Amino acid sequence: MSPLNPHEILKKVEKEGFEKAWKESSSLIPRASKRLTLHSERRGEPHPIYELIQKLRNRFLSLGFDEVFNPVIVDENEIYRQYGPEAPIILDRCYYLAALPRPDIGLSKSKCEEIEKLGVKLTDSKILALKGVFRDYKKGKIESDDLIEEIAEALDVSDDVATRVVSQVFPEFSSLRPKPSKLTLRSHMTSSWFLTLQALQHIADLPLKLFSVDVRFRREQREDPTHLRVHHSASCVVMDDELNIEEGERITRALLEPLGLRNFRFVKRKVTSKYYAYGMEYEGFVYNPSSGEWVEIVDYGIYNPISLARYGLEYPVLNVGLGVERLAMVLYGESDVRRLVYPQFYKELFLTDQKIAEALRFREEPVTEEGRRIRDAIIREALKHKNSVGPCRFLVYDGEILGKRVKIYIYEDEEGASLLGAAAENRIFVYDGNVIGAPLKGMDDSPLVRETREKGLCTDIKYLDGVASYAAAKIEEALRKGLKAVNVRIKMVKRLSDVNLELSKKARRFITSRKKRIMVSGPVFLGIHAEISG
RNA sequence: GCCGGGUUACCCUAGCCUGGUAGGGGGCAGGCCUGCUAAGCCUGUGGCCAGAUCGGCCUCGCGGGUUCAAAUCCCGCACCCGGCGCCA
Repeated sequence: MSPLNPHEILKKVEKEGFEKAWKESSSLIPRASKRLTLHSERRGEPHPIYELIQKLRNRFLSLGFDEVFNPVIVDENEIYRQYGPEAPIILDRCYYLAALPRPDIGLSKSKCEEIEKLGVKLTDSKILALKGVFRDYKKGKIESDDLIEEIAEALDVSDDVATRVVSQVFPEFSSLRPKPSKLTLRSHMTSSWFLTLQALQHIADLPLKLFSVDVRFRREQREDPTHLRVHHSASCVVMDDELNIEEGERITRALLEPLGLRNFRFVKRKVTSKYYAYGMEYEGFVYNPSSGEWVEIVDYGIYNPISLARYGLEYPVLNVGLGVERLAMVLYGESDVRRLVYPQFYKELFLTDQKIAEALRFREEPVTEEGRRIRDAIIREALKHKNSVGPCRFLVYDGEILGKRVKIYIYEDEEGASLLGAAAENRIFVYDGNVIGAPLKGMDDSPLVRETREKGLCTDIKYLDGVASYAAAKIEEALRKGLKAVNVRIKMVKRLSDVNLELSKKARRFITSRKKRIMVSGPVFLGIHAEISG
């Protein structure tokens, strides 16, 4: 049972309202009886993007660049200054910020007149009350659902009149729509660099070397294998009295070669972005061995003096911008950036055969030392006498547990049948996502069995192990409960639970969703009988 | 921005065109049958209500509509997946 039941909780909210349900909600949370482990041996797993960002930051720092936190929100006007005629195209892929306007709560004379026109006689106390309602509304003390009622009360009029007051005098209350602003989320780190450089050019020594590894935003209709709405740019600028464009390549190599990248190709862009000086924008590609393709990961250039002039910048500036996610895709050999960045949403559950095997466990197991000894004895003796022909019976254990005499037999009553069925020694294999029970020898005519044995992962679990564990656990239970006898008789096996095995929820989900199979069957046929006396 | 495909119970899926009891498989649970097995057979397996062994209602992403009747037709919305375009 899960500790919280969403269905019931929502029903309660519907019945009793949010406020009441919320106030009682803390009682729904079960208190932990033991402390959370904080200092375990298991180290948490870092996100690959942040790990790469960390490495890039360290590279920049060791190359003598100072780190900057650049503005994330940039006025659209800056884009015009930087890009000139190209700005509309750039702005097309920017997000503009919008926000809900604050309702105009001022009760101006003209508003009062309008109210009176609706046939409401205003008094000082009514105006005061109405102002109070507006204030509470703004503070969130009054919900929009209750606004009409509150206004009606404040003005001492019917709901009808109050509705007219709101819709005719204060339409801003009923329809709060987000209002767009001219502020954008930066789509390039460059948008912010101009501002930062402007602030620093006269107070910093040249060469000024700055970097920032941070997010930028692009309005994408959809995120796809190579596009995200939010991604990271590892960006740096160099401002100096003189600059050569070749420094862009040097910086790129200095950054990336220590990360193990060797094969670069740098190409002048055919079409220069307007914020770069004409013909001074280059693209850098890196060879991705896993896909065999050249991937564009870096863009560098020297800023257009016209753009610089609009910010009063008096020195040339080189800018190198590197797509962190792109680089990560090359480094981690991932073809879909969404899987890399948002594995929680995009990575399909995948379990290796090894993981599936680890998800197998016995449903019931002996918990005491003596119980485990019983289990081992059953297995040992059953294997020793497996070919004995029934009716037969073997004492496998005779001892004292908890002051009681316990005698355990394995038996076969049926005339002419062997003690163990043929499948008792079958092993559980995991092969290509399937869980298969198969014998270690024989059944060579079955291609599935042959293939599983050859290529599958063989666990050390035999059907007999599950059966013996089950019997031992049952005998322990009988001792606890004071029962006199236990009889366990396993016949034909059809599924995991028949041999006292189960798979974790996760592994079952993986197998069923991939149309894989759990094939555990065969004749086991073993009887276990315990007599408890004293 | 344009165009197309999708969302069915724990998992996978059919049904949609042509409206009429939501079918199959897997998993899980129970039963039958089974002694040399790897696909035997049957039953059950969403929620709610019900003095409740009868039974009733709801449920096919969400919300409306049409209809005697909607998973199915129509409208709107959300999310997912493709293709084109734009980019990095």
